[in-house]
This record gives sequence, C-alpha cells and structure tokens, in this order.
Amino acid sequence: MRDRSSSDAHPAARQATLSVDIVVISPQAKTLAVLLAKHADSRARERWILPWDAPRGEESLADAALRVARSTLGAAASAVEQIRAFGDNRRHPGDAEVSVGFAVLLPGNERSLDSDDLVWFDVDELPALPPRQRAIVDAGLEFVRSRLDQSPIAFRLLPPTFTLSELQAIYELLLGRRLHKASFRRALQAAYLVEPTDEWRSEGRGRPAQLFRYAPKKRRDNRRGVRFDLITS
Amino acid sequence: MRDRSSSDAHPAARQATLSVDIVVISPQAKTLAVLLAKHADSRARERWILPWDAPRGEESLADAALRVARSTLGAAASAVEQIRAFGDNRRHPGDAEVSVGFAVLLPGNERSLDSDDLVWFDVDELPALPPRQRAIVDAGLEFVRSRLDQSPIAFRLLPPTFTLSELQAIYELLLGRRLHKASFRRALQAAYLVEPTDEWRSEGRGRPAQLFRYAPKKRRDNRRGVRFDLITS
DNA sequence: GACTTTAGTAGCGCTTTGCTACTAATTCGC
DNA sequence: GCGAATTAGTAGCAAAGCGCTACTAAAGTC
Repeated sequence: MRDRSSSDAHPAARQATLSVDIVVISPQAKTLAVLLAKHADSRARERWILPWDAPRGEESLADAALRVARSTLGAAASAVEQIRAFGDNRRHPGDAEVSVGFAVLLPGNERSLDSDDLVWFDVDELPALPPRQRAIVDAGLEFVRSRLDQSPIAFRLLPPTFTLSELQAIYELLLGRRLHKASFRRALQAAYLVEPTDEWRSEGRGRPAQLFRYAPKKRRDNRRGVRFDLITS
Repeated sequence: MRDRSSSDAHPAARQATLSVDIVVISPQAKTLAVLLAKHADSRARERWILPWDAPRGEESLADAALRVARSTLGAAASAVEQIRAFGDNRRHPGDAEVSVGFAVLLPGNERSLDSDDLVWFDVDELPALPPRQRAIVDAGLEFVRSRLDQSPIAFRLLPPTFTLSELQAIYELLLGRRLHKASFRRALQAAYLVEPTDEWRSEGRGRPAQLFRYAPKKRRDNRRGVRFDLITS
C-alpha cells in the first residue's frame, strides 16, 4: 500500500543537530594508528574521543573536516575523504543527532604531537569511545581497507618519496598479511603508478633502497574480466 | 600554527536542516534507470526531483531511507545502502543544508508504477534536477559501479532466481561493455556465489536456460596479491 | 526437416601470479 | 680487513587464470 501521509506529499527538511568527526589514520611505529583527543570533561563516560566540531555558517562538510583536521594537527591535511553519515541513536560526545565521519590519511612520523591531549592509539588497542564514534572509527578503517585497490590510499600514508619496501609495508599493515616482494613489485611495475627518483636512502644496515614517487601514468584501457572472488556477504 | 579558538576547544553540535534522498536504481527495458518524481510545485525550477523526506523524531537515517523507499514504491525495498552525505551549498528542493543520499537497488520490471508522478529515466537521458540531487544521482551510480566487484550489487538488481544470461546482462549494463560468456561463467563458477535450481525458463525462442539463485558459499581464504591496476586518479 | 536463436561447454594459447633461488650493496663484529 | 648479517632487488619456473574460437544442445519458426 502507498503511504500518503501529508508530510510525505509535501516533505520539508527538518532541523537536526550535526557534527563532523575525523578519524586521523597513520602508520606509527610499525602499526596502524588512530589519533584520539582527551575528553575536555574529565567526568565524561569515556576519556577519549575523536576530534570533531559542527560545521559553521555556510561552510561545507568537507571544509569543516579540513578545518578540524588543521586545528587538530596544526597543519593542513592533504587527504581527507568522507566515510559516511551516522544517524542512529548511539551516543555522541556533543549529542549530535547526525555525525558525518571523515578519514584523514597522514604519512607516518611526520611531526611529533605537541600536545598531551592528543595520542596515537594502535587500531588493535583502542580505548573505550562514545559508541557513535567507535562506529565511525570502525567504518573508517573498513573504508580505507576496502578502497585500497581502487584509490591511492597507501600513497597518502607515505611521504612524497618512499622506498618500495615502505610501500609494501603499508599494504601489509592494511591487509594484515605478508606479501611476496617480487610479485608485489612486478604488479606495481605493470600499473605504471610510481617513477624512480635519482635518490637512494641508506636506512642503517643493508643495501640502500631507491626512492620512488607516486606518479600515475595513463595506461591503456583495462578491459579485464569481472572479479567475483572479491564479493563478500 | 595551532588554531585554538574558543569554539574549537569546546565544540558544540549545531542545528542544520536535513534531508534523506533516495536514488532508486533498476534495470528497465535493457537500460539502467533511475526513478524520479514530478515536482509538487509546478513553478519549480526543475520539473523532476529525487524522492526525499526528512527523518522523523528518533528515526535513524537508514530507517528514514527505508520509509521513503516504501512510500515511493508501495512495497518494502530490500537493498538500501547509504551513498554519503552531501553538504555543499548546492540547491536542494527542500533547501536542506545537508542531504544524505541512499541507493535503493530494485530488480527490473517487478511491478508497474501506479502513479503518473513517478517515471523511470534512462541514466543516460536524465532531465534537469536540482543541483544537489544531480550530484546524489551521479554519486549513486558511481557507488554501485565501484562496488560491483566487492558487494553483491548485481544480484540485488535481479529477482531471487535468474538465468546466467540475465546476470551477465546486468554486469554488462553496469560496466558499459560486452563480456565473454564462457569466461564470465567460469569466473562465476570459481567463486561459488550461485547455485542451480531445478527450474528452467523458456524465454520464447532458443534453448531454455537454467535458473540460479544467489547463495554464496564460504570459500577458502582468498590470499590474492595486490591489485594496482584498478587504482584511479 | 532445415534454419534461426539462445544456452551452455571444450580446449588451446597466452598472460599473470606465487614462489624459490639467486645476486647486489651496505653495516656490524671482530 | 673481512666474513656474517641484513636489506634491496631480479631471474625464471610451474601453475593457475583468462580471452577467445569453436563447438554441442535444445528450443521455436517456416
């Protein structure tokens, strides 16, 4: 049956409290880490929260996320992508009815944090978070993992130049398993995604590694067959 | 520089007008189609809009999308997935500051529409839409296409039982190119996603086709290498 | 009963991929 | 100074995957 209540025939936008929450993701000390802030109210149920704010005035959601990232990190973030909107009734630190989550990808060990109120947590050892924000973190990690092979996620977690071993380490972190060096490099070569620089890095022991940069070249149409083997659920 | 304005130190959620907009996607007459509604106000700038409403009371975003889908289609939709939130300053028919888009996947030719105010439009021949909603449609189509090989999108656009030729036609519609029958079936077989029923369908001319149903079986760990060839931009 | 149309399969050759086994260049320990 | 350890990078083989042509199968059309 068709439901034809009056508000359906002439819908009207409703006011709702809104927040923009960011999940800053970065490789730190051989693990994948998320940046959490100490809750301003020490009597709060959870001691840690995601950085967040409400969008201001005419500011877009993406701009709000960039502003929160900038004010949290003390520098502009280059890779900010929306995860999705969260609008269930789970608790949010600002009691927002709807929260829009953003993933901020940050290269590892870029600068040290100059605040005791901001701490990196290994994604496998997260403290209790307000339930809405916990869902945002989980979805954010799922987001980066599922787009790893469609979007240059891994390159956003590295500085502009990097060694191929570093790149492989990022993939291994995100996939949670070891990869074979030769196969990894062969596949990378075939995709024309990186180009070598003329610099080499000596990282303590062992042979120095050549530095590469992310420089995707146009390649001929990828008329590959369908992949059923990646479908889940 | 760290930006420490007062509102940053103690953020507060802000009120914003909110809408939930749905993109009903379905194969209709050998093309991919989107369902549009006639604008209630005939003096409006655009004659056609996406079905939408504001969430009510404590209703979650997903529940609101289900309700809009149900009231539009006259029946419950089974596959509803959030696209993302749209919060730029583009125009929305209800002047919502933030709109959350949902994709509703509907099997083709299920039932005829019992309203002149609802029309299927070929995705390649869409009429003018309010700019915010146009962005939602574009993102919705991009959404289904990009998740085609990670999520059982194609099966949601088909009835519970279907022939393999129908399944292949859905993939060809979404990918915009022809696929080879034998390769398609071999890949599908290898993924253990479908199981045959004991029914066959005679579709006018030609040999009858066996009907299959979507029944994903657990398969051994897919320890495949990394795919760099799908990375874009 | 020949012709057309759609369903479904066999199998060949080329490409891709996983893997072992190598070579190369550096630091460390003595 | 020199072998051991360590990290970078490559060669090449065997197996699996994939694109494609060419087939067989079962229905309707005339």
